[in-house]
Amino acid sequence: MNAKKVGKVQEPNSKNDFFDNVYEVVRLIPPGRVTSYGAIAAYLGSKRGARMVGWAMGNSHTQYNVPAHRVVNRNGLLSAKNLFETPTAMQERLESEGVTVKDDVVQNWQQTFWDPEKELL
DNA sequence: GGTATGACTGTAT
DNA sequence: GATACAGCCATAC
Repeated sequence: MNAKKVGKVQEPNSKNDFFDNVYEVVRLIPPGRVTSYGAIAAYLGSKRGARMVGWAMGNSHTQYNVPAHRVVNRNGLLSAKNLFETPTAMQERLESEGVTVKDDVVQNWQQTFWDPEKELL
């Protein structure tokens, strides 16, 4: 498959199992596309692990060079915008990539939605 | 080891 | 159709 190791971190290798998978998938998200936590979690095998996906990102947020701005909730809402450098950084970044965001919600969500199980698989 | 919290999701009211 | 509650998995205290 694709390059599994993109850049090890100083974190222990125990919990990195799930985390690394999340980061990898997020990094594989093409520009102008976004995905949901549930999609990533489901791709990892834990559909109910959506929280862990978000938590994993929140734990590292931009520290791992991961485009977290491409990851939104199931409604296409920029739930993480508040955790970014600035509450508008996420939206600005998405729009910069060609994603239309309005009222902190991704427009054309169905079209902008990127499913790792379909696109990446 | 148990309790509380969390960038979520789905079902129920 | 919108709001409320419960479930799931992992980390932190």
